[in-house]
Amino acid sequence: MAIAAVRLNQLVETKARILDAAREAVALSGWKDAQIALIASRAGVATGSVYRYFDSKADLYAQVLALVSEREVAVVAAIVEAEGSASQCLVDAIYTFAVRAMRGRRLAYALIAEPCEPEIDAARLKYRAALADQIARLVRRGIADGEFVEIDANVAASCVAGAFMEALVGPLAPEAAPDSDAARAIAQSIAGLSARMLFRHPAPELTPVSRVSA
Amino acid sequence: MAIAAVRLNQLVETKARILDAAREAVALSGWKDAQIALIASRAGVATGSVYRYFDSKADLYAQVLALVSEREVAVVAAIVEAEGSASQCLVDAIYTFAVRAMRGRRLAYALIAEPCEPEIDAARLKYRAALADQIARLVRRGIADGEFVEIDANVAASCVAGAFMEALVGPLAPEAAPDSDAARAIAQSIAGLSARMLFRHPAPELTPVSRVSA
DNA sequence: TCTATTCATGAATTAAGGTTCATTATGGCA
DNA sequence: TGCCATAATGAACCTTAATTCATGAATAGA
Repeated sequence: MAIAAVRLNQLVETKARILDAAREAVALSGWKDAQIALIASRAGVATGSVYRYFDSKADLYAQVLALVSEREVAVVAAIVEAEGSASQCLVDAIYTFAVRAMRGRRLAYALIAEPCEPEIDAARLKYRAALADQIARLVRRGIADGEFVEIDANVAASCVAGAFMEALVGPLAPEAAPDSDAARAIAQSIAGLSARMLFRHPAPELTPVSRVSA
Repeated sequence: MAIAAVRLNQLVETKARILDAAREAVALSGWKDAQIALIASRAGVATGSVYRYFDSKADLYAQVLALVSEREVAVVAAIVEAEGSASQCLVDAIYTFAVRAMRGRRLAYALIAEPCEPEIDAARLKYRAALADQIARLVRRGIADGEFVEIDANVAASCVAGAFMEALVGPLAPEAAPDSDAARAIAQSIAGLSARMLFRHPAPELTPVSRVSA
């Protein structure tokens, strides 16, 4: 027998509230605050209730990570699919990713670099892989169109993803000063460097276009 | 009053044995086996004795990581200092790093990517930074010599370091098949891609020279 | 209204491994 | 040989959260 719609809605909402509280806690002060009791109280539910919605702490945080990551991967995917040369898309994708990361610095730092429990760390690997997959698609397109040098698309995608993520670690670190101009400059450098890795012809000085959704 | 030389030697040896046991355990099956009791027994000492030599588990593993990392950083540093154009040095450094990593796969994976406790993870960041520093020196040289494009050396170094480390994660993963030919090919791809990021002139097709010490 | 079922509660329990420390062994030295 | 400082031992202790579960509240359907 089906549960009434109202009640089901409640359930969905509560789950969302817990996920949200967890995300907020991480965005505010990183993984060290990722404690079930704390999240529960932030979400306005009892500690035990969390376990009605999630199998375990690891499960909860894997879902938090997936939720946030999927958004970022989707943004990149959209740019990858978009009109324009593979070269331009590559530059835009990287620039956009970097700019978005700089905006939500603390959370981005947690997702990309902050030391955390092994279980969460493992989920992070999946996120990086998903991102690399999107880049790989773009690389294949660029190769097919003759814009990029012929190279193993997966290796190249890993390199590109690794390059811009690593370059972001420093600027994203909580102790780094927030400076949106410097941030944009770094984002641009990263995009430019990554592009050079792949472009067959000497960089045509593409201007990165931020495709950050409002 | 000075402790007798023999006894002091004992101490040094025991400490080395513990460090060694810890390194071996990690090299064999990763951080999950990084347990004090287990390491102690592998080293042939009692659990409590470990605490005579190390302040804490985190301290022990930070030292293990430092020990291994320093070797790798030193190898890269030596290549950076070596004769030859910055371009050739860059390619050699990356190729050598990759080949060495492929040799000690399990350990390299643990050092670079395997999920682990936050404390160890934090030590890992230092290692990455040290490696990036070496690359940065090389980048400055390349820029000064007019071989590399003019770009923020630190950003570029992070990109290069991030690129080759990320590209290694896949091949180094325990579930990946060990294939030394494929490994060499990947190492070469990575070196080539990284080089393209920086070279001012279209890649002069440098052949990477492995400078792995015997 | 009544009741069966689901959901929420949060204090108590568990678990797991790091850390301590009272005790014992060792080895240099007089 | 006896003494003492130092090192080694490893079982017990702690710590810290995650997880559980007995109890109570809420709701939908009859």
